[in-house]
Amino acid sequence: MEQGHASLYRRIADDLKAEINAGTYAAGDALPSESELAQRYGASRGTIRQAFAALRTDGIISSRRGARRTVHGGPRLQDFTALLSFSHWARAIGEVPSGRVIDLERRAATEQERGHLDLPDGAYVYLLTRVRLLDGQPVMVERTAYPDRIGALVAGMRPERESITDRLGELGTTFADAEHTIDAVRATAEDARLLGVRPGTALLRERRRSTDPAGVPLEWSEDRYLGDQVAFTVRNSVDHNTLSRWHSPPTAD
Amino acid sequence: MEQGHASLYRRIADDLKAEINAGTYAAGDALPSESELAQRYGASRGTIRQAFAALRTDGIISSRRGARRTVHGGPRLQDFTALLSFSHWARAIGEVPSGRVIDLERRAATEQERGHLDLPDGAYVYLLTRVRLLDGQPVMVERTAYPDRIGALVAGMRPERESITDRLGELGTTFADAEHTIDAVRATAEDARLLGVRPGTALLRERRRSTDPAGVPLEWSEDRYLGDQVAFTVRNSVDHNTLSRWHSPPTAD
DNA sequence: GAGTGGTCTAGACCACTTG
DNA sequence: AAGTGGTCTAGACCACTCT
Repeated sequence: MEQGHASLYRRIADDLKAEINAGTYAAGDALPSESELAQRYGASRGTIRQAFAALRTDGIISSRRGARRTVHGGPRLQDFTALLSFSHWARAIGEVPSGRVIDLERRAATEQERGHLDLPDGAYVYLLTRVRLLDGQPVMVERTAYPDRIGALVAGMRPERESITDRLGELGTTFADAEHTIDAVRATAEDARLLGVRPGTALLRERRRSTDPAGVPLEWSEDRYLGDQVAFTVRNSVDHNTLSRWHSPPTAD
Repeated sequence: MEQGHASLYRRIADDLKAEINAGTYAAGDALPSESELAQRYGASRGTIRQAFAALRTDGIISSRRGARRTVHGGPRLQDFTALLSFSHWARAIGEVPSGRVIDLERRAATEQERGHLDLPDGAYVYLLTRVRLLDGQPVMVERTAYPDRIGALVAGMRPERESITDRLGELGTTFADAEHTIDAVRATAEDARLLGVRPGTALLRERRRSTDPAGVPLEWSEDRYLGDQVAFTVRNSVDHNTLSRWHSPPTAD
């Protein structure tokens, strides 16, 4: 699921996720008790509880006092990077991602961009416009603004061939936090042309601001999805919430 | 924030939320350290960490090893009920909610409804159609299916005057979990008539399945929001996600 | 009544940030 | 170097579910 910074509770959580994904525990099934897992892993109860909390965070399980934890049905988990990176998401749902760069330019940031990226007057940004495809079909137009420092790195990449998020990670820039705003808009003439639909088609718009661990903005993006192709799902309970992006085939209800 | 089942960590968390909402700690500010709070409340460090975990769950703070926790900027927290109940949400954002019942009928459930509500063949459902308004302006059409047992209770209510969620709670039916799917659709002729817009307008569609603590479905709803009036926001990080519904005034960007 | 998860304590060591 | 959050242990009591 993840690679190994490997605290014990993370490894236990990943083991459980793997078993759930493999069908060892199906939707509605009861999971092992805390005490059983504590024994199996030679860990204390607190560590086991931490592992379960991680699964709860991903919206995979539910729990009530007195009864065993059970596996949730419905849409499967998607981790943080699947929400941030189109490439990760596509691979997670078993589709082949691709993309086409429409434009990449560097120019002075607008007031709005400076606001979202915490930039001073006169700062520059890189603007990347891409069409994203799943299995060869366009599903999304992405318009991303990067601060100068990040954009300079992005400009040296080949976005058709590699994930920008992954590449930035290799270069030491880590995405840690993101805020998404989701609403509906009609396709502009340009949107329509890029997506191959008629102007006025209902699009799902996601505006996203991503930051590093210290809260420094790394990107500000506006993505427009075909409304009949992509949806977001959220599972929430009295003390938890999870979001995942979802792809519904054209035949769905 | 909540009333008092009142475990210690919940009370601490609520105190912190209140201080944040009151402006004692503003966006970007550092929060008290674990040790300071442990002393102040006479609690152990673990309990303080539980309280902070609850704030993390609401997406209102961030934390990194070595540095103090800080308050997040951006959209303010909305608790679980604000996502479930239009009335709660409206009050949380300081607007006056109202509604108009378009239709309430009881009939045999469709196959789709039986699927979403885990009902057997031949089961009946109540179907409630409402238009929801903020400050007198229509912003949403809500079409909700209730299982017979719940619907019978709903049928005896006055939805114009009281929150169905609240009233069901008083009658002992607790909402504990919900799954939301969000996408974009065009307004049908009926949508358009009810919302006072032109057919084809882009609408934000939320489909919601809510369950009780044991996982028994309580409602299946399809809500359609005006795309330029309402948005959903999500904050997520490497190990956490939060969703909130958001209302953008017509003048917003 | 046995088992289970929810809450809480008191301690420990470590990785990291900050002055 | 001091302070802070991240991880982990070993115990305790309680509320609740299940059969």
